Amino acid sequence: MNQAQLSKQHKISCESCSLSELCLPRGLSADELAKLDSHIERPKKLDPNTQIYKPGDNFFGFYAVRSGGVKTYLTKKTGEQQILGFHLPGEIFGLDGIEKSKHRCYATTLDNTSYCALPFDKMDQMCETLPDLRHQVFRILGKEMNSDHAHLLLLGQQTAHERLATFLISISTRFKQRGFSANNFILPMSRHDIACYLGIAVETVSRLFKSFQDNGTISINRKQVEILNLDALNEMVTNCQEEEF
Amino acid sequence: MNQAQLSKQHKISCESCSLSELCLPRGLSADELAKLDSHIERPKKLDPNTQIYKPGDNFFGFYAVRSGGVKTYLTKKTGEQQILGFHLPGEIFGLDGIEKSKHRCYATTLDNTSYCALPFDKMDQMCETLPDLRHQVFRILGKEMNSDHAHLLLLGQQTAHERLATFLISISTRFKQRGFSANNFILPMSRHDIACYLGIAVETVSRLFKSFQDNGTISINRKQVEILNLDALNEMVTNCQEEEF
DNA sequence: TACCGAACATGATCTAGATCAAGTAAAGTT
DNA sequence: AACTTTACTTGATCTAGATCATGTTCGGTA
Repeated sequence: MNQAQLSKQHKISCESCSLSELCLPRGLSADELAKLDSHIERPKKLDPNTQIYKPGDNFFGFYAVRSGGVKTYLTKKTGEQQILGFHLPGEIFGLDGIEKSKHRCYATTLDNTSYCALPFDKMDQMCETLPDLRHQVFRILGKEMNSDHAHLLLLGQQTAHERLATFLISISTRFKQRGFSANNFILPMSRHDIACYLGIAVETVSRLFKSFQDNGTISINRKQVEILNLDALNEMVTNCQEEEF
Repeated sequence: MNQAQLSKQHKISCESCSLSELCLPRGLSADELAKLDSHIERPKKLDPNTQIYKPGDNFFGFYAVRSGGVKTYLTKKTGEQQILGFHLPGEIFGLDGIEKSKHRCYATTLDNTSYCALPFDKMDQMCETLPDLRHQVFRILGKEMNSDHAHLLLLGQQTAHERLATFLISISTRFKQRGFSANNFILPMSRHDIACYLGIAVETVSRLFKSFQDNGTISINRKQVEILNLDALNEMVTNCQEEEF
């Protein structure tokens, strides 16, 4: 990190953060935002492949990705991992520890990653006096639950084709929300991670990317993806999922 | 329902409910319990296979199963369903609507079922003044999330054998918590529902039950299950799951 | 008590995707 | 620049579990 970036870092606040509309502060008043802000621990910078927590670690609270990306996952004793979620800038993770005050899964960076952190008890206290914040916390938990449900449908009922198409659309949509191109992006995770998220083998991921490229749906080179025919992807997915409400 | 049961129903309260230690009231003081109780709508009696809500319906709040059982599920356009959870007496469902104030999945009774209901806004108001209740709500949401995560590991990484063993242990454990036998119980759901929960075919469920019976692990006749060798089941599962913390 | 439809069981066959086995290319290391 | 390691690709083969086909049992109902 150079000097200019370091000095910038001192000014980081939720108020000035470009991600605030996607993140914890969403929909809060200036007053509520200030209170929230005062309790947030400012960005930690982490190298790729750094473990943030593991099962059994004490629960901390809310982590919000600022840059880079994080995966959360469970493992079988035999070592296979099931990735539960990829967390992009503006997204929250770390709530798997709420039930038992101990984490149940692993959280590891995908890339050079920075995040903001808010201890759970601070958030809990604020929930007493700030109804909007409380609703926001409920919404975040509810959103996580709904995305887990969609993931269950994917793992339980979708073919490998459908899974990969669903995955590409999800990543594309989320990049778009963050102001990046929806059609041209760099995947922040490895083929292995994609396979573990989708419950299929790495080789299958490779072959399916090739097949999507061969039929003109996407163009892909290593981690660089271009979506050439979004309609084709959507069709693979909408034929197998619930309508939106 | 006969007269004795009807008159009993009038006296139902969280305080007198045998499920209260598993349910919403868990760990609340007498005072908190009374406040909670005053907002709870008392048991509705429903026939088997009755839809409680469907995607797009307005979010209501907390439903607590009192007797019988409920399944929540998503469907593909082609009709296949992915069951997200089975909800036994004392368990909460209905929170899939928190994020958007609209339900995202279906909820349907498995059997003759009764449940208590608490509107979300009432609960939210009480969360302002009752910290223990607020924590309880967070814990319930966190528990649901963790159980979804375990289900993701099951669907993404476990073999059909492991899935069915995991399922039997989960049902057995939950019956035990409710004061019923852990080794001898009646499955409240059909083979089809088990298959949809585990992401496998009905025929596979049948064959696996037979194979578990043939090797002396269980004895099964239609919905009546007896667990003969819990260690054998546990071994199938613990070899593929994270240790507890 | 005979009939009907739904749920469940069981055998035969098939296939999507896993696994195994080489490659090849990129990215770091000396 | 040569060497290693790790990520990715591609082809050949195999198999767990799906699908298809048929039979059986049960619970409801008239």
